[in-house]
Parts: sequence; structure tokens; C-alpha cells
Amino acid sequence: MTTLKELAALLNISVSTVSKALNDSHEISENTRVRVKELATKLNYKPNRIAQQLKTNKTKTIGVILPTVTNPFFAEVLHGIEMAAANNDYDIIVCLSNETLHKEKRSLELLSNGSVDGFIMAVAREGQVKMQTEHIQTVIDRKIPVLMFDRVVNEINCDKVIVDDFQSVYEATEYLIKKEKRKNILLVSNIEELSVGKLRIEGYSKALKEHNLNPNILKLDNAIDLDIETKTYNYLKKHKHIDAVISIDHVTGIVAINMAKKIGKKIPEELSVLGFGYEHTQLLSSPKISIIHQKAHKIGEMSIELLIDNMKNNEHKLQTIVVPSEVKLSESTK
Amino acid sequence: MTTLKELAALLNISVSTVSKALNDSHEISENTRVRVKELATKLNYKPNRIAQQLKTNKTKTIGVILPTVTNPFFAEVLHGIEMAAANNDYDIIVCLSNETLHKEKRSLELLSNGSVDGFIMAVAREGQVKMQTEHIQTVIDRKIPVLMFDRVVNEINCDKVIVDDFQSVYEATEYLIKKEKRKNILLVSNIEELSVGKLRIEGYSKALKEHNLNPNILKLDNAIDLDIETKTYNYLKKHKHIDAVISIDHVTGIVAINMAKKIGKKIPEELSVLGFGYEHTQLLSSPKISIIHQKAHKIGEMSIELLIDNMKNNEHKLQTIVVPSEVKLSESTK
DNA sequence: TTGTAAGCGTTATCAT
DNA sequence: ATGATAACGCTTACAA
Repeated sequence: MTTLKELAALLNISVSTVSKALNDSHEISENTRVRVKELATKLNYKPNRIAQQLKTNKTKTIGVILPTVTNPFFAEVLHGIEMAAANNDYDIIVCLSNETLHKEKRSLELLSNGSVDGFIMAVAREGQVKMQTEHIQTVIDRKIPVLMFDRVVNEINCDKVIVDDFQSVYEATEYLIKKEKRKNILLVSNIEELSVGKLRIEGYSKALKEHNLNPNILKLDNAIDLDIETKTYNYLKKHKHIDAVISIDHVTGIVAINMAKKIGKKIPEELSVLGFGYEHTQLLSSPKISIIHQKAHKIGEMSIELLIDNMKNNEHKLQTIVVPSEVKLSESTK
Repeated sequence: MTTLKELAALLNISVSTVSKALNDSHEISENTRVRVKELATKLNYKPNRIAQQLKTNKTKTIGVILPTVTNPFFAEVLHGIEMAAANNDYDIIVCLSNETLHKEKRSLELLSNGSVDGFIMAVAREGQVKMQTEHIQTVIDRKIPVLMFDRVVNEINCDKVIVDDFQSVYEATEYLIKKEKRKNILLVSNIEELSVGKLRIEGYSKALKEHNLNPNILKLDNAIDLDIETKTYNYLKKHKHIDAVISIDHVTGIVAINMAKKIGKKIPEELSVLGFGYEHTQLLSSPKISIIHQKAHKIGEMSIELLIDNMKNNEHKLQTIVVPSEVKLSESTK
């Protein structure tokens, strides 16, 4: 790799002159500026980023710690983060906690050694269940900015970008009650132990209470694949009076549709199904599921913007931004 | 952040002594070694990675360039990459090309300045269509190791990790012909311009030819959402004799099932459906689709292993590894 | 307008 | 056993 030193030697001028010339310093004469730049392009000179980082004590890199990336919500957030970061000339280092505390901890520790200028993270399931968060506070105490999105720790004081979990489910439930006149609404949950899951369930409960309806909640307890189907099938078979389903994740809603059809329920006439969804969710269900579409891409973008403001702006004030979701009704229920 | 210098000052010894003590040099006395380490842990000293990188000219970081991460295949590969990288004490910088050439180019250029020790990439759709690949060769010429996975450029000589696209579809098609006695097999494609798409279609064509059957190919031409449904619906409606569908991506197979049911076809009796799939694909379809399951996670792991060997091992030989897929038949067709 | 030199935090060589 | 010094590649005050 070509270095400033090499350029300087070839041109018989000093390193600092070369540096200044390349950075368009006014101190440098037109003539040498051109000579330097020509040789630089000819030799394909690129400043060594590591050296620049050491000098400036800025990495222009953001650490992104996600619980997983196979969940389409996080994939889409990551997409938003990457795009926005690139637009601001930031790189991102991605770490996956796999929902475990030890991996999340390890990643934070490893990257806190000057590898990144700040962090964007959604906390791991394990940390949220066990309520262990000191490792995050430690990073903040070291004056490294941290931003949390989606899954958030209330006790920690930092920038946050969250979804309107409570409000969106509250409104969706109300819609089912008031507009669609549903009276026996089942909530299906596979994420009840997450902060977002709790909020969604609260939104549902509040709407039901306000209309004097009884809650029906099917907690799948972090089940996988066939278990999800069996439990849903059995529940719907046993409780024939259910006339609407709200799924609070992106999978169980489609499963509910499939199971209901198997039982012979007419959708949406006899059963209205609403779930959380992403890019292809509606395409994959038939009849179409109605979805609460979290603006995951937007969440990613906002996270970058806010974190960068925190890193650059001395008067930055910590804040929590709520990104509203968008309800997409299926054609059939519109 | 605590530095060696600070430790040295506090202990009234030289920087180099501190450095050696922390690195367990035999030159240092038991006594000072302990003193240094105690103070280091007390002040939570962590060596500055940037400085180490500058010194050693190794970043222990790998650049990962993906076309997208909302496609579950790439998400799962990324997961495998991240896990394997972490196990080998490597960080990954993730860039998304969004299937565009200019973003892919930009990312390669930006990271080629000493930011990473090597690259893992799947080329963007645009580059594959336009057959533009010089930017990749440029990186290789600079002696930065590059590994390609899945979508691969034959003309470029580098490590490759690929899927058995041709073979898996060939065998799946043969299975439909020989075991299930299907005679009118439709191939649905939304990725015919990608290297992998071409190979899959070839596998299909070869199997048909060997059994003297006529190919039926529905090219969706990179269509989105409702278009996919409409085109599939119309085709199946018009060509009632179709008795099997092979989808060569992870979406159109499920859509085919839904559309066929709409038309009134019995699945799998009248129509057998087979597609490419990932974690939740089968869960989302009803009746269950049979899937060719690409070992995406494995592809990610292998890519890291191979690239690291390339970076560390002087006698490394460039190679192409084929990761076999696994066919998961739906319960109903087993 | 150009050059010298210090410094970012490490590691490594060579004295002491 | 410990320390002084140079070096990685760059930026930047300060001198010339």
C-alpha cells in the first residue's frame, strides 16, 4: 500500500506537504497540489484509515449489537442502519448476541477499546429476563454513547428509539371491537417475556377492559415450529367462540390462519386475523392477514441519526423517539 | 481511556516495562508483573485496538458485503459468518450493496484502505447482470484476500463457497418425475438472471430432458408482491395440466400453494410443490411445502474458515467448496 | 509556500 | 530486570 512517505520521497518533498496537498490546504501552491494529486491517483494512494483513526481518536465506526438477524424485524432494522450509516460515512461492526447475555457482554467489552465511536443495540432476551444490565451501564460510564432500540431497559439513561407497542396493539384491538364487532379476541404470544411483548399485551388488555370483554391469551412460551401449530390448533378447536386473533409476532398470525382454515373456519367472516408483519408477511398468507407494520427501516435510520447527533453535538440531550407503526388491513377486511 | 503511559506514570516505571508485564514477558520480574496487572485491572485498562492495528498491520476484521439482509438466506449466512468470526476473534464490518454496483464498489474501495484484512462477499445482482467485476479484481490485485459465496463470478480466481444449485434442483426434479410420477412440472423463477438461478434452471432442464419431458418455465422477471401472485395464479389457471411446481426461491413456492388452493387444486395429490426454504418456510405454508434447504449457516461458517486460512496460511491454495443442500419433504408427500 | 517535529498508543529492538 | 528509542501512517502546530 502506498503511503504518504513514499509519495513524498518520489516527489522530493516533505510528508507534511504531501498531506496538506491531498487535503486541499490553502497553504499549498497550485502547482505542487496538482503534482501530488496526480502521483497519488497514479499510484492509487488511499490514506490508511487505521492511522487516521489513531490520530483523530475517531473511528467513524458504530458497533451494532443485535439479538439475531434471522428475525425479519431485526434484518430490516439492520438494513436501515447500514444505509443511514453509509450516508453519513460511517461503517458498522455487527455483533449478534444470539439472545445470550455472555455474547452481548463480550461484544460490548471487545468493542469498547476504541474500536467504535458508539453503540446501537437491542438487548438480548436473556438480559431482559434476568434484568442484568450493568455491562451496558459500564459502557455508558466510559463516555461511549449507547442507543437502544425496540427492546429497551428503562433503568438505563440513554437515547432510545422504540415502537409504539402499547398504542398500536391498543388501537388494533379497539378496531376489532368497534369496527368489526368482535367480542372474543384471542391474543397469541410467543414473546411475552420481552419488554415489547409485555407492552403489546397491555395494549390489548386495556382495550378489552374498556369494553368489558374478557381477555383470552395463548402464551406459547417461546415454542418452536410444530409446537406453535399444535398449540394454536388445539386452542382454536377447543374455543370455537373465538372470532378474532391478534398475534404479537410475525409468525403466529399466519399459523393461526392456516390452523383456522384446517378447522373449517371462514376467514375473515368467522375469524379476523391480525398480526405483526414485515416485507413479505402478507404475501405469504392466504387469505391475507392484516398486519401492524413496524417501520423497521425507519427505526434503523432514526437510530443512526440520533446516535450521530449524540456523538457530534455537545449539547445533545438524551431522548426517546417513538416510531409509529402503520396498520395494513388485508383487502378482505377493508 | 487508560493508556500504557498513564499506568507507567502511576507506577513510576517505563512504558515498555508496563507493556511487557501485561504481555507476560519473561523479562519482567514476578513482582512488577503483579503490580502492573493489579493496577491495570483496577483502572480497567484495555489495550487500544486501533494502536495495535497500526503497529501490527492486522485489523482482525473482515469486511462482509451482502446484496441484502432481508432475504432470509443472506440473513442466515450472516449469522453463520458472525458466529464463526467471533469464535476466531474476528470482527465483521457489514456492508449492504442493495444489489447495486455502485454501493458494492464504494464499500470495497472504502474498506480496502487497511480497514479489513479480507472480504467475504456475494456479488450484487447489477454486477452479475452487467458482468462488471473489475472492482473486485482490483482488490485481489492489492493482495487483499476475497472470498465469494453463493453468487459467484467464474472469471475471478479466488476462494469460493457455493451451493449445489445445479445438482439439488436436478435431483429434486428427478424425484418428482420418478417417485411421484409427475409429468408436467412447472418451474417458477424470480431470479433467472443470477448465476444461481441459471444453474437451478439448468438442473431442472437436464432432468426433464433425460425423461423426455417438456419444460414449463414461468419467469417472473424480478416481480414484486401482488404481481407474483397474479402471474402465478393466471399461469396455473390457464395450464390446468401442471401437476408439480418447483420454485427456485423462498417465496414463490408458498405463493404457488396459496394460488393453487384458490383455484381448487388438491395439494399434494393434484399438485406437488417444492421450493427453496429457510428457517420458517415450512411453518408458514399449509399444506406444507417441500423444501430444498440450503445450509446457509454452514456456508457462512465455511466462508470464514476458508478466508482465515487464506489470510494466515502462506501455502493456502484457492479452492471452491460446495455445500450440499438438504431436501426436506413435507409430511404429506413423504 | 514548504518543512520540521511532535504525537496518537502500541510493540519491539537494543542498551543499560 | 528495566528503560530509552524507533517505528507503524497520519495530522498539525510551529518554524523557516
